[in-house]
Amino acid sequence: MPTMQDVARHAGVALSTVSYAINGTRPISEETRQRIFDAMEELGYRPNALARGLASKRSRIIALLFPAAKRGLGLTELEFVISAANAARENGYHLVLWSTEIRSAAELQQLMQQGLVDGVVVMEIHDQDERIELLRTIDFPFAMIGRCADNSEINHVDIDFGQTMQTVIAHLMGLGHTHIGFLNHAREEFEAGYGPAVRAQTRFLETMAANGLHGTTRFCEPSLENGHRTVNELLAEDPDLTAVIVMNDRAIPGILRAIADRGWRIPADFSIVAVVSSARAAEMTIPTITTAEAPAYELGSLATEMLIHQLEGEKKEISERLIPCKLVARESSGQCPGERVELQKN
Amino acid sequence: MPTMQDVARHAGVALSTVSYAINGTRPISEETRQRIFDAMEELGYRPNALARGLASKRSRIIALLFPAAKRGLGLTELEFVISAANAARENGYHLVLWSTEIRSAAELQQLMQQGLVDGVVVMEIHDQDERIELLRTIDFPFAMIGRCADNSEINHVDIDFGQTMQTVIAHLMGLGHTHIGFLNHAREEFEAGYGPAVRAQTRFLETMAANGLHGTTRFCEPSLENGHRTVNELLAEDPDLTAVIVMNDRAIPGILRAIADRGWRIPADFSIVAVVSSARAAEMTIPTITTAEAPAYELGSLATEMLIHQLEGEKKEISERLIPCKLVARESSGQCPGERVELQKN
DNA sequence: CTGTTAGCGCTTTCAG
DNA sequence: CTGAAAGCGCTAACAG
Repeated sequence: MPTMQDVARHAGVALSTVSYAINGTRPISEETRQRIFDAMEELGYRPNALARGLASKRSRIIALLFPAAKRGLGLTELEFVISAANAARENGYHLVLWSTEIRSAAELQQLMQQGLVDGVVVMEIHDQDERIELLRTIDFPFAMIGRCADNSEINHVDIDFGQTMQTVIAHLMGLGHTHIGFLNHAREEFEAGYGPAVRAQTRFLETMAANGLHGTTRFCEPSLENGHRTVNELLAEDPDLTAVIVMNDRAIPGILRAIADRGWRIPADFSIVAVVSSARAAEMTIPTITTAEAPAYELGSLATEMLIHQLEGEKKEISERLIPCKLVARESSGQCPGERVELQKN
Repeated sequence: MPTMQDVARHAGVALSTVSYAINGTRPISEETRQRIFDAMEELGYRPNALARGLASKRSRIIALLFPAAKRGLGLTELEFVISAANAARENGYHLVLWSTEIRSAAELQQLMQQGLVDGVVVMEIHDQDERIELLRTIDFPFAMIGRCADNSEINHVDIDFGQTMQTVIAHLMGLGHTHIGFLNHAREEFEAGYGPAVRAQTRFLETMAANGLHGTTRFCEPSLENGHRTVNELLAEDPDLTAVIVMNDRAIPGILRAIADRGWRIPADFSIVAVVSSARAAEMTIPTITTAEAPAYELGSLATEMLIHQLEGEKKEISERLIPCKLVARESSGQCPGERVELQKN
């Protein structure tokens, strides 16, 4: 591997001149500039990332903090990873993955003190998040995909749950539904202050109330069986329910079965809309599911870009971006049934 | 941030002694060792990763090469990422993500010449893979998840397609099926020499022949519509088909619909087994799908560990590990129907 | 068992 | 507009 010194000699200039030419840190005459670049080309020179990072105190590496959630990572999380990696690369940064399993903030701190990364993107934020507390107190640059209790002075992006709920509920209202259920993540998630679990439910109830509709909510563990049970509970609580909004992809098959068990057809007798979901999942079922798709790719890119801008910028200007899920109508949502006969199977 | 020099002063020893104490590179008396560690503790010292890497010429960073495949990344790929990240961390390495969109080897080469990473894990291998060619010619350490045409001298892990097909076909044979279809990835993938597309099909045909069974194969673009069409083509080619093995999750709903269209029930009239699939996808459908699940987590961890061992070891001992998919019987596979009436709908 | 010292390859003052 | 030189924080000879 040729070094900068080699390039300098080859071009007949000082080592520092090569450095300046590469970084554009100070004016270089077009002529020497050309000589230097020719030399680089000829030698196949690539600046050494480690040396550059050490000397400049900026590694141009950022980390994605990526919790091995109990909920189980899904396609949305995959898109965060991919989009963050792409955004980083497009901006000349490397992305390292830090899976912060259970870990106490202590371990995270050690990672940051290694001086490897210039900043971190944090995902799966909780209202009270000790990772965020830590980042804040040691004043380490970061951006969040999600929100916590106090987001002042923090770059972050999140799903616009208010807008999403409004769109979804408007869709169902337009079809004549007035009694709508909301099937959330597990109670545990909600109580742990997991952002989507909290905000989606709040917004659901607000929007339903604002429109004079009748809303019922339930938590649900992510499984077929629990989906089945929970939708039955919702229907027990409000027998007039004609639609359910579900933010729990793994519960969907259970819902479909519970509805089929009653001899109902979807969407003739009952409508389902998944929120914060993905097209891939929505198209696995029969019928395909109308979804409000998580803007995962945008969120990942945006958060990453925000972080990098903060890193590059002189002044740290803070921004917040909320992006609604995009409604894609498929086969599972339809006109509210006028009358509905229940044929409980066996 | 305290430096090694600070620790040395604090402990009253030479800087190098601290270095040796940390790396265990040479014997240190228990007493000074203790003093040094106390000093480190007290100062909250963490070795600087960049400096260490620069001086030792070993960054302890590896990269995961991760193509933005046209096939679209799924849960299996997510698990590669997660497991590789975990395996790296457990072994004291960092993992950076390199999405190699434009797979022009040139770009990859530049990345490697930055000296940031000690080695790479490559996934989504094709028979003729220019990334592998490159890695080979410049003698850069790597391990593969998958295989290419010539795997000699390369650490790699892969799915044991032979064993997987044997298990799956045995499962179906045990249920009395003798005419079985295989629904592959898209033809394009096969022709590009994408490992699974090639090997699974080859093994399917081999195993079917070896058992005196009647096998039919078809390529299929990953979508509901194509799944629907393709299974009908399979049934047109062999009307006695009573089961299909599908290695294309997104085609599954199409298959289910095509079967339903004929008025057939699953598994009474027709069986489906997905291979190289995931539980998450298999449980989205009604009925749930019997699958041979991709050992994604193991593959990711193993490949990563192989690479790290190669990096650490004196001698580079090469290994190959093939792991079969694990069969999980669910609702979509059952006894071969004796007789079957086709009621083509509408 | 411990200390001294020469770099690793680059950035960035400080001088022209 | 360009050079010289002092580090960045650490590893690894080389000496004892």
